Amino acid sequence: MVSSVPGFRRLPRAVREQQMLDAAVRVFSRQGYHATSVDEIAEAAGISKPMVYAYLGTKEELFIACLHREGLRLLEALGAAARGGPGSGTDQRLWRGLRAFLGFVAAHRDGWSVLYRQARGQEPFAGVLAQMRLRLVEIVADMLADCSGTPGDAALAAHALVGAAEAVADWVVDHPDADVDRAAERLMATVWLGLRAALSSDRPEPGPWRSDEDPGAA
Amino acid sequence: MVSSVPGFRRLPRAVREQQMLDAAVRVFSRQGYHATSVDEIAEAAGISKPMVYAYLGTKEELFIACLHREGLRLLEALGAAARGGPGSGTDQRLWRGLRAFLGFVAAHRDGWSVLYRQARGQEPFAGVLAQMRLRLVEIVADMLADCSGTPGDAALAAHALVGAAEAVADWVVDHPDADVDRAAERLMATVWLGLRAALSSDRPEPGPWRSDEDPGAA
Amino acid sequence: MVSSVPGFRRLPRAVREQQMLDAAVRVFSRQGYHATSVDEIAEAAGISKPMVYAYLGTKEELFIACLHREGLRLLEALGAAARGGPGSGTDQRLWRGLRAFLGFVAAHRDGWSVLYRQARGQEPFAGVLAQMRLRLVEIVADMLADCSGTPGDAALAAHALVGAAEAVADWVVDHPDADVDRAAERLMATVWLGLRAALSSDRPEPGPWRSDEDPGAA
Amino acid sequence: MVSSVPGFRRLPRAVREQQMLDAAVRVFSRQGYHATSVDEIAEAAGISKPMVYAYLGTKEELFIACLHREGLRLLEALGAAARGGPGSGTDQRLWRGLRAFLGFVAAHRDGWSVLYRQARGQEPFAGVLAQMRLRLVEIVADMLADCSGTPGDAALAAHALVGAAEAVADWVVDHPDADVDRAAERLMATVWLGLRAALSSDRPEPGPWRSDEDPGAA
DNA sequence: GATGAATGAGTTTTCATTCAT
DNA sequence: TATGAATGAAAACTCATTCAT
Repeated sequence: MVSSVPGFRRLPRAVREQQMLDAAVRVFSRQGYHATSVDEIAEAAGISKPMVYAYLGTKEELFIACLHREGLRLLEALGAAARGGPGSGTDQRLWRGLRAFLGFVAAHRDGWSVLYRQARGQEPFAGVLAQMRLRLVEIVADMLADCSGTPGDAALAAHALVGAAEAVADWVVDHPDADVDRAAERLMATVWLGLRAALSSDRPEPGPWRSDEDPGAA
Repeated sequence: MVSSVPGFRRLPRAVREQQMLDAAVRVFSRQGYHATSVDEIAEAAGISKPMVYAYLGTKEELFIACLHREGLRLLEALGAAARGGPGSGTDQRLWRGLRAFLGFVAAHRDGWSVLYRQARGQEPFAGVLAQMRLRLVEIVADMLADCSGTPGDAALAAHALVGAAEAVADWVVDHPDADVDRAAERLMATVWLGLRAALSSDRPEPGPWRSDEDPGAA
Repeated sequence: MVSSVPGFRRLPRAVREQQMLDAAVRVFSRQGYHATSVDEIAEAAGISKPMVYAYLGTKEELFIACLHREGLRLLEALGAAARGGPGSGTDQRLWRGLRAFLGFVAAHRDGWSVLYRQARGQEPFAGVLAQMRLRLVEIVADMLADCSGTPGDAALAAHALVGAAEAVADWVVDHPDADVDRAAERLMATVWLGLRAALSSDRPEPGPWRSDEDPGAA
Repeated sequence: MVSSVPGFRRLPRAVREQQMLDAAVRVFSRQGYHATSVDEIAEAAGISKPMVYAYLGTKEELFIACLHREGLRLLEALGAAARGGPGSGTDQRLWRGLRAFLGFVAAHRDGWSVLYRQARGQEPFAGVLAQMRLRLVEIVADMLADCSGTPGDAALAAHALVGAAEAVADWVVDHPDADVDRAAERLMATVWLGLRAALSSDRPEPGPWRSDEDPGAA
């Protein structure tokens, strides 16, 4: 078939691997890990099944490779945005990070699906993902730590912040026509005031919402 | 054997169904949907496989039944807490809802795992879950709507808020010894100030974090 | 449910058995032996599964019971028609038998399906059916034997005749609007002349169709 | 082991498919469709079960493949015999066709069983078989049509004729020692006179067997 | 007599994975 | 390098059949 085209097949290994990963991310994101057979990935990559095994190992390893590639890309985009750029106040770095995060997700829907929708629930991928997510949280926590407050509080706030960002990202993925920047700004607005206040004072006065009773957990 | 004990084996259908759902939620939450065989669930429930099929249908239907049961429990706990209780300000209702939510998750770790870690990524469960999650978001959005602001903003804020709460819930599930109430309070503190400000003014001044350049998405 | 209607349930055994057989023949004929579950038969008969087992034994025995009942009905109809009636020439008895046969099949489509379409291929039913079919062939062979000719020839002719009749019966079952009597007459016309000629002379002259070569079997 | 013999294992697909079909026809014919497991066929073919699925699809598709192969063989043998050969009178072609038919059945007992004993009663095979049987009937009807008579009568006569031939074929399969040619001749003798008479005259006089009464169908 | 509850045993089907060429 | 051929292992699902009430 295509093999008659000279110089088309017989690509160097590194290129082939990227092709495979591209195909794998695409197929995994659309069908899910378990609903995807190695045959399908091989077909999507335009090669034969044994090649997949030769290059990227078992299906599980292949998926983890996808996870790593996509995760690193995300972390890099985020790190770069948070580091560089005009202004270095906590708010400004946070804001750039948030925009970068949502922008990346909007531009890499497949990768996002693989990372967050597929990997989250299934071991051993959940573990791998958790690692990377922790790096994310750390980056955010570091930003917030600059702003003072106890480290523990910063960590929890970072968790909450990342969770909120992920929820908005999920929403963005499901609404391709939405205005990502506006969503980012809304989120920032929602969160920043409280964050600053909560983190700046060591021991904030109890919120007015507390009415001192104990509802008891269900 | 034990079969002479009346009412031990040969239980009525309703009872058996609950036993099965209990077992299923337990096993699914620990092993994940795909890594769990119907045999295992049957064994965990102390009955034979055909009973599972007879009473609750296919593995997929069984999982959806779990989803529904756990989801309804969560929504009920949440609704009850948000409705009743001292004080009816937006902040107070939000606070009670949040505590109820985290409290419920802490008390039903298995259900939470099934609902959020398993179902989220895999169709057709993701669809079912999305429905229920939407109800959750609506409840929260309604609370915020009281607080004025445009409906669209309230919706997005509700998304972010639910996302943050879920992230904290996830964290709580993974840290069984954590102080749930304290986590709830931190989250509330982080979020409330910004929420109130963001929602009360129709068109808030642009955040100070904006420095008008365009970073460009990834 | 209906059990509150006095005198409705609790039928004598013989009646119940007929009801079950009716239901069984109906369902078997529509769905086939293997595609039919005992549950379905029980439901069609309006009773519970254990009753089926209590009254008519295993599924296999149940099917054989159907086979017997329908087969005997057919043989009786046929025998009666062949015996009684105006005229006792071989042709007249054959004609009456044929009409009775086709008439019976047209009036008992379900039974015919069970007998011939289901049972024919599957042991151990094929054996049971073969027995009954043999009785049929014998009846026909006896008619023909009257007409002289060697017994062996009569037997083979009877086989062929029964086969032809069955094919027409099959055709009749699949064409509910067809004129059964006309079909019977056509068949009789097709067959009778040759039969009489073939059977009356002990050693008929070789047919004109023979051109003495040997094609050899495929 | 034997694996050093080249070309022994690892056969090309086409060869394997024929092996499978051979095995399948053999086993299906002896045990029946439902009593046969795919495992058994794989074993009989000397390969593993997944190969069967990979090459020939589901059990149902496999059976249909058998049906097609055997049916086409039969039709070809029949067509060839009917076409070529000395003499082209209706009787001579009929005679050659009949001999070819019975000869084929005697030489391919397994195929015959699969085709006619198994497929006849069970959907969806019955449908497939009906198609092929129709082709058979058409071939015969065409022969008879040459001989004049109305088309409708020829069709019915063809049905009857095919039915008679099938019955004799069935009898031949069950009597391996029988003289096939003699059976063919008997059948031809039985049928030809009547056929010629019935078809040549447009409206034959009513048979002498009719005595105008109505027996009434059971 | 009648039935809901229960299961042992079996079947089809799929898939990740590996040889041999 | 690259692939068609091949399979071990396991899972979902069904059903005839039997208890215990």
